Amino acid sequence: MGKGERTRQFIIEKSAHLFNEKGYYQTSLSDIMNETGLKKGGIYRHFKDKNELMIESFYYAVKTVRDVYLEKTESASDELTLLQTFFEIFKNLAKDIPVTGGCPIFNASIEMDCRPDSELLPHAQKTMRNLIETISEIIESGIKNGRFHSNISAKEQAIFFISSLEGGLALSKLYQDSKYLTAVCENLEKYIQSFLK
Amino acid sequence: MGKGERTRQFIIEKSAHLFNEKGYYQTSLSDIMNETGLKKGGIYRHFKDKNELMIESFYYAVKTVRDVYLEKTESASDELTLLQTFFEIFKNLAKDIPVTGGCPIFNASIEMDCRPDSELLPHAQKTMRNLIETISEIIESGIKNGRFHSNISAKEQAIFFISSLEGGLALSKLYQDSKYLTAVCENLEKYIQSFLK
DNA sequence: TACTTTTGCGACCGATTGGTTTCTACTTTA
DNA sequence: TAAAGTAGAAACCAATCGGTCGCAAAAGTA
Repeated sequence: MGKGERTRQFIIEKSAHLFNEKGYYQTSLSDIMNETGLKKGGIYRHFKDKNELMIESFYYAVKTVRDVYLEKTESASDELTLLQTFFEIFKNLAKDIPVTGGCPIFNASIEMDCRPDSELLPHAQKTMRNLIETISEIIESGIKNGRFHSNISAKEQAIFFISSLEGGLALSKLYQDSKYLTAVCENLEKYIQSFLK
Repeated sequence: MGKGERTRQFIIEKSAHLFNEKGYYQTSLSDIMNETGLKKGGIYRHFKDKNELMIESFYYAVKTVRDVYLEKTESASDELTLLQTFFEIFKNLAKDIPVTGGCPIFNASIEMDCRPDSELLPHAQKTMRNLIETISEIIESGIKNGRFHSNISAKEQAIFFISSLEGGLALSKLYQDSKYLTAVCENLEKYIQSFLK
């Protein structure tokens, strides 16, 4: 990896945190200059515009969280543990692990949903759709394997889980207190027991 | 109400919608000028700065939603109906009723939680705390009246409800499709049946 | 080492931001 | 009806926004 590619990656990593904390449009080029130590010209050499940097940073932040999930679940096999690990990821996000500022998908989504012309919006929509699908497939698999009751709607339950977790995370961010998300997680853990046969 | 007070109120109503749709800091003075048809000087006669307009608009939007809730619940008495009416309020918010752009408290909260110096933040925090308290008291009342099981934690359940609803509303906004919030609401309606003795 | 390519700096650009001021015109009330 | 108070239009301000460009230094290559 040459120097150019290295600094490019460096800029992405630094600004991913800024974007996830402050928002994509709230974060100015001078914020990124401060964080990276580079000047405007040095940044714009590697990205044609702010949109490109936003999109790359978004996917970097998402990948960062996803990698933690994949690592934690590579040993797990049953669907109950997979769901519990998913809850754990959110509890970590409330503590700014592995990225600061909460869930990158949700943050991008709520910022972009009132900017219909934003280039980032379709990426946020697609990534959230993938997330819902992933959780949905876990539940589906639990049903097929005969571990979960067959009368539950996988997709709707996935939406319910993600909504609760994202909402709880948002409350915890608002009050800088993880207890809100903790309350949600404890509830969901009890709730998924009712899935079991 | 003199003319001055009337135009002041007019500005608040118009910008409340803008703020709730686009965000408080994303909405510029020129947006408000376009919406009201007034020029900058005409607006700043009534408000000392944008902060004052933001705060007044926030409370106006909150009141607008709360008034609908109060109206719908003045006949209701039992706690189950109160909670169901609360869910209904959110389903309306997904259809931009009575304000466009979703839940004013949540919108202000997520925008301000990364702006620790914002004058609006404490107001959003206080109002969200009130909302949690209101729902909590309904559940508490249900327990005291012997309608709900006594082993449920009112405060935690209130947090769980609000998190799910806000999260579901956010998803519905992201995809411009009310089905996400609908899925959450249907789930919660089933869920609260388990409260009943 | 000598040459080419890549990289980063920093001055500069036009547009837009929130906010102020001035001056005229309209209401309201005595 | 005249004076007092209220309201609006528009010019203006400094600061900041995203973005450009030429140049010198650094890195890569032979």
